[in-house]
Amino acid sequence: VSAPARPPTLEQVAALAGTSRATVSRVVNGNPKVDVAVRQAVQKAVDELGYAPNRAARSLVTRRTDSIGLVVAESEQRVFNEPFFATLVRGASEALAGTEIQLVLLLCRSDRERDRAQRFLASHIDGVLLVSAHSDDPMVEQLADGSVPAVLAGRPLRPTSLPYVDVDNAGGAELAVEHLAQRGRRCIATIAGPQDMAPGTDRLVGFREGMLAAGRSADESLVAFGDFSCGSGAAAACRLLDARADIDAIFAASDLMAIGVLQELRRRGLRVPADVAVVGFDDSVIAATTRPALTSVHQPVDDLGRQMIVRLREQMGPAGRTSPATVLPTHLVVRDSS
Amino acid sequence: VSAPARPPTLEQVAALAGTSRATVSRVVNGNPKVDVAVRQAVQKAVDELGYAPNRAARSLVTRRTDSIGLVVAESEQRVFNEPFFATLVRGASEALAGTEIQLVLLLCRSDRERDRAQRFLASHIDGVLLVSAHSDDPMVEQLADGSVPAVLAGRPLRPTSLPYVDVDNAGGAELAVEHLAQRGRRCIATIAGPQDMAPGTDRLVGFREGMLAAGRSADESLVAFGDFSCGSGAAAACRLLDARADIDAIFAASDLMAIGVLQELRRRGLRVPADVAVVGFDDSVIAATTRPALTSVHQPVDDLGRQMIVRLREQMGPAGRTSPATVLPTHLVVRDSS
DNA sequence: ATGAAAGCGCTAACAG
DNA sequence: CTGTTAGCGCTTTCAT
Repeated sequence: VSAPARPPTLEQVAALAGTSRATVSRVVNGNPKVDVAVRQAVQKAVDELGYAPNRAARSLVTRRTDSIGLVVAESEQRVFNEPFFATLVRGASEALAGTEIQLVLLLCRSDRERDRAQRFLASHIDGVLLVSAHSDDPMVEQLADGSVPAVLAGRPLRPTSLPYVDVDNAGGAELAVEHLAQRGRRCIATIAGPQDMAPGTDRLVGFREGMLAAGRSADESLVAFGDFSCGSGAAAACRLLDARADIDAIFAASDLMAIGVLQELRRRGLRVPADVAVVGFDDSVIAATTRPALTSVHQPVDDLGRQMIVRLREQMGPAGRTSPATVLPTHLVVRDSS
Repeated sequence: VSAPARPPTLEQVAALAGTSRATVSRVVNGNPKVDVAVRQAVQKAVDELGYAPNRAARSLVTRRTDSIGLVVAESEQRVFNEPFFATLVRGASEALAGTEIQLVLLLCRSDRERDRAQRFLASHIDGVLLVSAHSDDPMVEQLADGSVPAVLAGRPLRPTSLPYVDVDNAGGAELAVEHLAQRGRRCIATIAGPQDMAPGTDRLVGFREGMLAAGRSADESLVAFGDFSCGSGAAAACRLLDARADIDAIFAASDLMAIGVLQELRRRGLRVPADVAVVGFDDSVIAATTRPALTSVHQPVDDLGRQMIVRLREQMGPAGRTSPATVLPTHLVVRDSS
């Protein structure tokens, strides 16, 4: 076993630069009150030794950890099957580039894991990004006491004091309806998502508003519900078409459900978009691969990740507060199904 | 601003338990040389105070950090569009449940980020899980010097000293061919992935071995190449079918390419599986949503994550070594396309 | 089996 | 502007 070869310390840098620990510390931390000449000497010594501050030592005294917890309460795995998670992580990580801050991952599936995460967050994290499908997650509540800065991914179903960043689900749905109306569709139906999730309710609200704006009445016979899955989309489409033969456009609240719709339509020998136009939501990879390619509402998930970091850091800053809500614009990607 | 309310320290626990810091430390760390009565008293005090060790203080003296870096060198974003990343993370996290170990995420897109990660890994991490599409990634090399325990996700293209965990790409491809042969297909072709990635080469090797095992000659006119994307799959299928009219089965090295194949087949008015059978690889969510539903090779990505942790921890243990390679079995999920 | 004491590497007053 | 000093909370010899 060879010698562990400890990394250089502040002390060693100070010795090499011919100054004191304190001064080196100041330089390293960007404290302006250091003579230029001294600063340069220190900088040189730092480079020469390849010095990097010991985070443990630093956080012991500052009580900061320079790390942000990404807490995923994945009661519902569905949400994370999409590129969603990876994309959000990428965005967050991008926003953190150039800082010393690290992302620490905490998945909470079981109560045990949640407890562990809870303990951990309490003292070893400067801030939390919380991703949970259901906003009645106990974690939300625990975080809401403000003991640690936190930002939610997505609007919580029940209002909390926690700030959140969300994509404009309602706006996106409205866009979809508007598009369909402009294309001359007379009877537009929707397949909504589960109403115990914000994206489910918001997209339905958007649908209704879009109908209103287009001068249509959002008859309840034009609304069916699914659970965001492909099969549920097909089933809902079936119910819809059985009830109303005049439907010539369907907005599905997820791409997966839209694919189900496509399947049901084909089963019935209806042509897309000639007989029925279809619009999905998510603009996931699969949207481009369906036949016909699926028109879909795009949500900026990477921006979501980035903005969550921005908001969190605002909250972690001296002011200690940030906007309670940030809503990121969605837009429509028109393909062949509409 | 309210009082920061510092968490309880060892000192306080010791006071409450009527003993010394050292003893409490021993109890907390499971040191057996503590009197049972004393241990219980300490335990009680710990519970009462809700004491949790300060990781910074601990790691300052132990030089461990109790955290593992998950390094993602995503030169190729493609790989992470799939649920792949999320699933791998879930597996790793599961394997870490019940430990004090945290997962720290490090994405390296640019050289700058790579350098930063490099510095960070050097002293603030006990071990590394490396995920990189291209195995000539500089990070692999830097890690290979053994300064920090590391495990790779997937076989590296160029051999290194780093242990890796991989799914059985070749075996999966063989399974696909075997299945097609058993179904009575006379002329089986493949669309291989890029040959500068291990999954690309391994799945092609598996195809050839499968053909051999089935007593077929793996004629080069039966092999076309794509880049794992849907479009490339369609294009490759087009070339294949133009060259050989007798092809009645196609094994695509990714589900996305298989979807491209499905599209090209439909364009040509060929029926699936009646005229041509199709098998994909990945068993991703989309496989179940295509028409017809896609037969595909399933890879145990969550196991991959779990095993990486297991191997890493072996390496981090006293012995300091682990098996150089672990290959996880794949299996075929038969659906309607074959 | 237990306690006393010496730091781990760093920052933050406080003097100068 | 700079150096001195005093810890942050914990583990770990070393005595006892």
